[in-house]
Amino acid sequence: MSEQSYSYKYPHPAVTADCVIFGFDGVSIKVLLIQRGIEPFLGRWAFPGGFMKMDETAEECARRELEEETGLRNVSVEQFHTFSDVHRDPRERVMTVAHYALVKLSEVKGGDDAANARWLAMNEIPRLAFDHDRILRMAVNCLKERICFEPIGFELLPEVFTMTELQNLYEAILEVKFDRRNFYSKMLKLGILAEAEPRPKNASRRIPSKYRFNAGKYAELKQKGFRLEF
Amino acid sequence: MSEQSYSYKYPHPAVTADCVIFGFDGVSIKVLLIQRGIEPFLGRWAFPGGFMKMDETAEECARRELEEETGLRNVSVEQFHTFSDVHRDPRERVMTVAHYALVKLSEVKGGDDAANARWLAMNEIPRLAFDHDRILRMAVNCLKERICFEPIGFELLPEVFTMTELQNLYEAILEVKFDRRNFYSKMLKLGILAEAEPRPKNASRRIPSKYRFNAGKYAELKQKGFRLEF
DNA sequence: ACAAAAGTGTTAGGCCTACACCCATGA
DNA sequence: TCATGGGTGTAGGCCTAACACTTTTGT
Repeated sequence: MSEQSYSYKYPHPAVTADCVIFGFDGVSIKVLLIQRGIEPFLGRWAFPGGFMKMDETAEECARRELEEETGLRNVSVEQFHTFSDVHRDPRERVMTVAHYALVKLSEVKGGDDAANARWLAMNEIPRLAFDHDRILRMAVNCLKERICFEPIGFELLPEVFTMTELQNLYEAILEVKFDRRNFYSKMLKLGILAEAEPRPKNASRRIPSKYRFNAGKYAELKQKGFRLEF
Repeated sequence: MSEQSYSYKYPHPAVTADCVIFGFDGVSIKVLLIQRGIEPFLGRWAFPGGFMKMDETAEECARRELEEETGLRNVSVEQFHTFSDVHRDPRERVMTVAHYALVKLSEVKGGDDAANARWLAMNEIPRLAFDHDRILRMAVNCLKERICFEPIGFELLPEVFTMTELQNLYEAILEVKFDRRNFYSKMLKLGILAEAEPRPKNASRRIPSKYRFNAGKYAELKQKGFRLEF
């Protein structure tokens, strides 16, 4: 490979894209992290991410880096903030466009290509590399705000889930407790859930009903000006 | 000045910060634009903004460029999205961190240093330079969503305003109509307005009451978990 | 005189909250 | 048999949406 270099009349910052990937194991929210193998911050945990190429957008970069470093494919990431503090990277001036995404843990277990990628629960997360602590705080806030008004929680659950699982998810993200009966009726009244299987009439009371998210119905309601609220 | 240049081992994009500045004249929402004096897009309108320096954050850059190009000082801008399409600038690879801000038109009239800066009403805005049409759409959406849950509308009004002015503002931004009487009682019940002057007892019915935003009260309520909703 | 602007209620319906009860199961 | 988890229902309060009446002023 040649000793190429790129020159500009004015200085340009380096640009990276990072990914905060959320998962849910039924009890707590988890985040996908990578243990750094190089300096700076060798050994510390950080979000998957890396330098943007000149023929890709920040979002494409985020998805590419995510796959390269963790094996996760086809994840729909969403940008939430760009961090541009002058000294956030000790090497050179580096801005990062931070993204987040929600994935179904059930579908990716064991799918981690990278040996040094790990899911850590929110309360297990140590000090991260760079300014990633701050990035995480902001990502969590975005998640909290967003789940109040958009049905993104379903992206974290299996296709088919019970009402209790759904409630646990909302409680884990929002860090509040809901009354089980009120949560039931509210969710059902919204009309965005479909029963996954017709409940067998002989079903014992102990077997919970299974639901799935009815995306079509939600789109329809949303168009009519309906707004989700939690 | 010397013929300096800056070299990097890998290519770096140029980075700019742009500002979508909203104002309100009592009837419609306006946006502060600059007519370009150079190629590309010579003569087209664009948002104030420019290239980021190596010793400033994107937000600092946005504020500096805003002042340089329009004379507006001390505006609190907020980042809302970073645009990184590969060919959004015909000259070279340029990403932009887009910001928005709300200013009191009453306090800046005539304060435009730049002869080619103008306030244009939303429905007067022609095709803009670069991808600024798209940036504007997203800024407007952000504004709409934000005003539903945070009392940012007051940043567009004079310190002291009437209930009708406030309602006009909400209607202009959200593009809906509210019932005057319901808007009154809802706003007053929120408890975030203070009467600007004790209404003279002999006041005629024709003279509207004047209010101001009670930021302290809002902060207090917010801390208690109160959430504004529209 | 009349339209327009501003202040003040009233009512009905819906939603949220806080609860209680029943049934089936596994320990 | 007893604690646990799951399904369903009710009563009160608050908020909202729809709507009417009065007064004053400019024309």
